[in-house]
Amino acid sequence: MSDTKQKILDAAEELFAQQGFAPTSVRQLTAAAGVNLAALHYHFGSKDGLIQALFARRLGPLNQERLRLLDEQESRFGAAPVPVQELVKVFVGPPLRLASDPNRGGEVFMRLMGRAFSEPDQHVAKIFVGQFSQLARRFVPAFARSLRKLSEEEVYWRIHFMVGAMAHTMAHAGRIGLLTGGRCAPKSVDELLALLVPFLVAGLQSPRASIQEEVGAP
Amino acid sequence: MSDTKQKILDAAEELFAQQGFAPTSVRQLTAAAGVNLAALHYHFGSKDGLIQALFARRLGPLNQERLRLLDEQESRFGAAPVPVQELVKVFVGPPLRLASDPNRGGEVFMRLMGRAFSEPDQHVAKIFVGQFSQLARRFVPAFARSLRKLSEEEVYWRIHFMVGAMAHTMAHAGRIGLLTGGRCAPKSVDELLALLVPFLVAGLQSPRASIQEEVGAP
DNA sequence: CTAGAATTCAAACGGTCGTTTTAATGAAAC
DNA sequence: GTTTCATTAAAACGACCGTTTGAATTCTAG
Repeated sequence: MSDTKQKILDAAEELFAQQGFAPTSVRQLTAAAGVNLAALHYHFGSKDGLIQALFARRLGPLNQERLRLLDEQESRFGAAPVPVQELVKVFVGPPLRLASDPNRGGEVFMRLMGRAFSEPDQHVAKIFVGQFSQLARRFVPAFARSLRKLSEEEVYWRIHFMVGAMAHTMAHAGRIGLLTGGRCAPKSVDELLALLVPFLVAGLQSPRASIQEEVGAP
Repeated sequence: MSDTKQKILDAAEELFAQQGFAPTSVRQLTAAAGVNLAALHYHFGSKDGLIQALFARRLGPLNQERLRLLDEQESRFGAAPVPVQELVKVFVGPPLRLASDPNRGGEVFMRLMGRAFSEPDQHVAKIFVGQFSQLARRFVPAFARSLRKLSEEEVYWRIHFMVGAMAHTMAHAGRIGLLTGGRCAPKSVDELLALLVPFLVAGLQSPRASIQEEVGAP
């Protein structure tokens, strides 16, 4: 890949993560990359094309790694379902590990990816979601097998909750969230996983509830 | 409050929830509201002023309700810590219940609020976060009391994970997330809470983990 | 060394942005 | 009925947007 292309992608990662997609202009991008304005459209066709290429560069390898690790676990356990804890590790481990590997985007891309889960722009959302169809086809059945007591719908929703916790953690990695007032130091990736994985495993495996009382209303 | 002001706020809620803040222009807003372009700057000073007013209108009452419910629970249990399940209900119940009350923003504002947690724009993020400082001062100690086995840092992080799952659920309410391919029907608020609350309670109460093995790496 | 393709460059395109200005309108107070 | 003041209206401001153009430059093959 040409040097100019790389420089644009790197600058885009940084600026998109910092400011979001819409408010970041192609002029700001090319200036930060130190290349000519027209180079962006020459190499990527459009701003959307750049965003597409940006996600493809990182998400392809990332999701392939997740699928490879899932293969490993499934062949390790044969006919038996893979323990939930292993599935969670395989699912949330690779994206969080991005943070400590600058060659795969580092903390910057992790933050960007965390935010992308709740991206309002329709074009961007479609580009992003498009990278996850294979992943869903493998992980949803895997979780369903390992959470046999739950209905299909319950499995879906719990995966949904897991994705939310993961995305929020990725988006706000480094500085911990709104509620702590900065009294909480950021963690290494391994420490973070040691905190997140048990939370998710317990949530996924929790007993189903019945709607037995009013919730949250006076 | 003047009729024009209301109409602008309502239109803004709808369009911001649909498209995000940056891509929604004040012209589009005032056109949708059926008012003159200049009315927006007359009543709100600027686009940022509108966003500020928009959050204040809904988040003030919402967070007051949460604090009131927390008061109730704390006086109910006296010196004893409030059970985690009750705290979770008080924390995630009111925002999810917005969805079924059009007078308080309905599903539209809930979606907008869910997205606001990972808003990249610095101005908007500051406006949004500013609404939560009181809430944090009450809920963080309450959770810490009820999760006595955990260190302060662990409590922070688990609240962080909870907020993530909640925000993601709010942002994508109605249509369930990326991984299910639309095979999962949306739920009523009560059904949703019956799914989410046990997940969060189990996660919050999960035993702490030790970093005993490599996680997610080959 | 030269022909041709690939890339970079400066400049400009039409449009839309948030905001401001100035004038017209409406309702209430005297 | 006139004055006053809050609101609405239409038009324009300068700035910035994503994209395109066409020439200059660099690279590569023969």
